[in-house]
Amino acid sequence: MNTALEAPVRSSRPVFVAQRAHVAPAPLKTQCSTCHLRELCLPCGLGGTEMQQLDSLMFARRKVKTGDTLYREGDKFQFIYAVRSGTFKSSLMLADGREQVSGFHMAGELMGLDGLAQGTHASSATALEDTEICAIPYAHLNELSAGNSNMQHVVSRLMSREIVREHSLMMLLGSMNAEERLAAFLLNLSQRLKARGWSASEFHLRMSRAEIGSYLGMKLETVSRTFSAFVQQRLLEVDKRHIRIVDLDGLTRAFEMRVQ
Amino acid sequence: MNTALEAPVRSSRPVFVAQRAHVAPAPLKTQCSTCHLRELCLPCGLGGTEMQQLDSLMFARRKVKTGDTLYREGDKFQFIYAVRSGTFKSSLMLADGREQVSGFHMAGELMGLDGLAQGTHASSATALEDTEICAIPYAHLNELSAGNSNMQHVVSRLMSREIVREHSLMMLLGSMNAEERLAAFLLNLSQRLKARGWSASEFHLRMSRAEIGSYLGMKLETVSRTFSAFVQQRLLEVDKRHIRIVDLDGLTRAFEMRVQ
DNA sequence: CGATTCCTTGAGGCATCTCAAGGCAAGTGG
DNA sequence: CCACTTGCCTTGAGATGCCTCAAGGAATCG
Repeated sequence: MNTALEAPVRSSRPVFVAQRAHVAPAPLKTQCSTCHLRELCLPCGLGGTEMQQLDSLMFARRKVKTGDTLYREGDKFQFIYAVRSGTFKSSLMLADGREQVSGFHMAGELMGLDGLAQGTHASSATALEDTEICAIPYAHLNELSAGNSNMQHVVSRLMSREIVREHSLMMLLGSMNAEERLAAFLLNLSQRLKARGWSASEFHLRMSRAEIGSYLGMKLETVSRTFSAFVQQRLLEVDKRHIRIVDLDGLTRAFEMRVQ
Repeated sequence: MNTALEAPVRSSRPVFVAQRAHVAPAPLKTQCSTCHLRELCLPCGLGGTEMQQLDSLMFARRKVKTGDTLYREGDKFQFIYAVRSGTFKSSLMLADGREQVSGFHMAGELMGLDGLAQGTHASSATALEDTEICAIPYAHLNELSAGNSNMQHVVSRLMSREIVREHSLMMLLGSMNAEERLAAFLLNLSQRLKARGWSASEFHLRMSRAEIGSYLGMKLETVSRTFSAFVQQRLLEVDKRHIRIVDLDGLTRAFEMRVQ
């Protein structure tokens, strides 16, 4: 379903498509100005000049298969990654071997910004389905924005957005019960899918109950039970990982019990 | 005890002290190059040229008294703030009126970076004791770093550090029990105090049990009980808000049960 | 087809929350 | 100076929400 997003090359450029077939092993390059994700992704808010500059960087594209990692904790930080299609999770390893999921990322979202702090990635990124990403060399991006305060502001704003995102997750982990957490999670997912042109009320979860649980600070059994509770309350229909939000207002109320 | 930090003017500059007394209502201006916090704060890692540029901005200093707010959720974002002395808390208001504390900030730390995302502050900053801050106009800082990739990198790294900080807090909230949380909190505090030249083993908490609880995702009674448990285990001595870490290794073990 | 992974559900236990009472220190007003 | 209030902390007792352990079903894979 999501894989439709994977075709960045439009029919108006058949020559390029033909070329691609012949140079298959060479890394594909992408320009932001023609990307269907430009309104969601890095170039969001940038005008013609800056867009051209971004285009000149010709970001390399790469496919990452289900279960493969894009980068791991401790890897040298060189690239910021933009998701082109599919879903990733970010996670940290705990001492006892368990993992803590710190985020899920979908098309148009950036990953790897936490690597700047120490020069090495602070988390790992794993594909939850077959995915494609753009690798954005941080050094190049930095050079570019050193000459342009608009560009720089865009990058800073993206980082700030990450901070805000984590703020709200902290709130969630710090002060909500199981139903509120799962409701918040589903509503957030629903909104992000909607912003990408997908249905806000019906979707397929790319992550396991255990991954949701880790992200929300609860056990997988509790996640499962909470799904069942929502079904009984006629807020959701659930078939494995297929979710249909039946009563959006009700779900919102379940979430708003504590927040905004 | 911490209030000693409040005197940025050393005895070697008595003339300036005298001046301050006469121009009290006018806003004080500060230069980074002579600030005793320069190794911890914004200019950390910058060389002579960039330091001079920062100096040219002449950040305004401001006192904020106990309980007063520096900025509130929704306020227009114009400044990043550096703590000069004292302690702040960042917090969000929940719908039911309760607050969720999202961080504590001490000398040399930056606040307000979450405001970039939307152009308005996403959290409020409240002084937990009498404090002093530097107000850093974001627009000016942005102009400066638009001409200098070192400067820009420093700002980005600071934001990234904030992201990493929140990552670890999420881990804490997502996967630790009460003793692990409080141990992590105390060890973190201890390290930050040490980096500022204070004792790592004996200090005064600036925040209430309720604020600690909100930050750590537990009720104030549980915080209190956990303090008592640590005292019984001879890890701490506690007298109200005065804390002495008696057994650092033991406390570290209490924390390391799950992490690293 | 067996092995594996993921999910659901039940039963019981426990950590933390909730409610409640009381102590202590600092501040306030008579 | 004392009585009173207020804010903050501690501790107890009981309630409960989530976790742990366990069993079994369904889908997927080699």
